[in-house]
Amino acid sequence: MIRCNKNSNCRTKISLFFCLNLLLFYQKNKEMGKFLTSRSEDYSQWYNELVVKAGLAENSVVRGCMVIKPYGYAIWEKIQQQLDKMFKETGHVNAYFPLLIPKSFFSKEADHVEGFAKECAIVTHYRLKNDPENGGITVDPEAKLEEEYIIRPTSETIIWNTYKNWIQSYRDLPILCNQWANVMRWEMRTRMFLRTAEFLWQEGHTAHATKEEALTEADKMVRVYADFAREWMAVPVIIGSKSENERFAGALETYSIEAMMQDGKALQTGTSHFLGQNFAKAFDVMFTNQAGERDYVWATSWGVSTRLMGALIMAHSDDNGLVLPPKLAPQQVVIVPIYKSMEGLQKISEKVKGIVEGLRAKGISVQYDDRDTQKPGWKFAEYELKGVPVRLAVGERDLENGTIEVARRDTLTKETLPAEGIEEYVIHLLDEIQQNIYRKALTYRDCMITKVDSYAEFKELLETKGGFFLCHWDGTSETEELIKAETKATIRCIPFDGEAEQGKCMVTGKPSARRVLIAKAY
RNA sequence: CGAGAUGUAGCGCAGUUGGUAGCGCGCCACGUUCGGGACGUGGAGGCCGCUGGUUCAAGUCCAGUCAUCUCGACCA
Repeated sequence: MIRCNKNSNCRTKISLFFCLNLLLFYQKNKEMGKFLTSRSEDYSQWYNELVVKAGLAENSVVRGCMVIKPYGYAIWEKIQQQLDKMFKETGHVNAYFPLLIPKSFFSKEADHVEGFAKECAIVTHYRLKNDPENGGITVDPEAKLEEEYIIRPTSETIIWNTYKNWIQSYRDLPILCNQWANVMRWEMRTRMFLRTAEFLWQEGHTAHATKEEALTEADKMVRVYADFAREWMAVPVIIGSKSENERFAGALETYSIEAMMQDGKALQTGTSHFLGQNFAKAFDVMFTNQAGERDYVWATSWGVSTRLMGALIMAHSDDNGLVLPPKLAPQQVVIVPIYKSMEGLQKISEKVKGIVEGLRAKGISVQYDDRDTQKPGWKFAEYELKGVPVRLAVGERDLENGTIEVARRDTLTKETLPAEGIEEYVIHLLDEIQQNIYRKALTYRDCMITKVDSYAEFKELLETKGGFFLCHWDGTSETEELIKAETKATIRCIPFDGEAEQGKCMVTGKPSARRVLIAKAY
C-alpha cells in the first residue's frame, strides 16, 4: 500500500481512491440488477434480506418476534390448507385450547418442565393502573395473580388436563385432535421463521388405548409431514428417529423429518412424538379397557410450524429472490403488459382478459399487473423476488405476431410462444416447474450426503464440504456429546430407511448396527 | 449471564482539531421514457437513542442509562 506520513493531503488521496472504488462497486452491482447479497457470500444475510425484500416478514418491535406480512401469510395459508386437508384425511379433527396454562401444570411431568422452564413467558398480573408518580401506566400490584399463568410453549399439559375429563372407557378412544395455534418460547437468539419467540404452528395430540396404536399414529404422522414436504414444498426430507439427547421433553420416541438447506446445514422441519404413558400418568388419565381393567392411555403429539416457511425459502431460492413451488405459490402466474401509450395498454388488456379467464377457469391463480405506476423491468425484478413461478409478458409486438413471452422462475429462461393454446402450455409448465424444483433440491442434497468411516475424515469434510454425513455411532450419549462439542454437528436422526450394516463407531470403534445422519443444524 | 460492536431522515450510512445537519436509495411534482429495477430538473422529510456534565458553543469530549446487533452460553 501507499506509504506516507500522517499528511492530510495524502489521506485525501487515499480516501478519494477508496470512494471511487466504492462507487464503481455499487455501480457494478446496480448494473447487474442485484438487490440481494449473494448466497455464496453470506448465507445468513442473504436469507434475512430475502425474507424482508420479498415481503414475507419483518422483525417486530417485540423482542424476538416477527410480523408476518400479507405475502408471507398467503403462503402460510396455502401450507395450512393442504396440511389441514391431509390431517382430516387421516381421521383427525380440529379443536382449540387456551393460550394460558396454570403454572402448576408444568410441574407434573418432570422431563417436560426441564425442557421448557428456561424459555417460558409468565403472566403474573391481570390489571394496569395509572402511575401517579412517573406518569403513564404501571402494573397494579393489587392485581397479582394467586397462581401465575404460563404462555404456552406447547400445549401438552393443558390438553392432557382436559383429556382427563373426556376419557373413561376404551369406547372414548382414540382421540385424534389437532390445534392450529400460536406458542411462545423465549429463545435467546432468534431468526425469522426459523426460530422466533412467538410462532404459528399446528400441534396434534392423540390418545390411544394401546401402545401399538400410538406408535403407529406417531409413525403415520411423520410420514404425512414427509409427503407434504416432498409433494407440496418440493423439499426432499429424510425421515428418522431422534437420539435420546435430541428427543422432545417427555417423549419416549421422537421422529423427525430433516431437510437440507442450500448451505448444507440441516433443518428439522417436523416432529412426531410417541409420548408413552408419561402425560397420562402425570395428569392421571385412565380408562377401562375391554377386559374391564383400568390403564393409562397412550399418547402422541406432532407438529410443524412457520419454520416450514424457512425451509421453503432456504431450499429453493437464488440470488434473484424467492423460488416458490407452484403448488404453494399464492400467485402462480403473473401477466405484465408492455406498452407505450394508454391505447396500447387497452389493446393488450383486451387480449390478456381472455388468457386470464382461461387460466382461472382451469384453477390457476393469475394476476394481471397493469399498474401504470411501475415500469415493466421493475415488475420483472419484483416478481422474481417474490418467486412467482411463471411470468407472461405481452407487448404490442406480441399483438402483431400473435405471440406471448413465457418466463419461468426456476430456470430464469424465457421463450416466445404462440398465444394460441397458452393455457394448456402454462398448466404443463407449472407441473414441470414443481417437479424440476424438487429434482434440483434432491440432486443437490444427494451430492451433499457423504458416507464417512473415520472421525478425522469426518471433521475434515464437515468443514470443507459440509452437508449430511452417514456414519457409524456406538449409540451412547457420551459419544454424541463429544461430537457435538468438538464439531458443533449433531445426530439429526437415525434414518428409517437406513440399511442394517455392521460397522464400527467412527469415534470409539465400538460396534454399530447402522449408520446415523450427522450434520450441523439450524 | 460472559465478550465485542452499534444507535444521525422511511432504509443504508458519512460527519475530520467541538463552530448553522450531510450523502445514496426510497418518497412527492413536472417532463422525456417504457421488451430487464430509466433519466433530468425541482421538492418534502431530523429532539443526532435518552439523561446529566464540561464549554461562549456538543452529533462530536466525559459520566450514567436504555435499546439493538454479532459471537459464546441456550435452542423439545
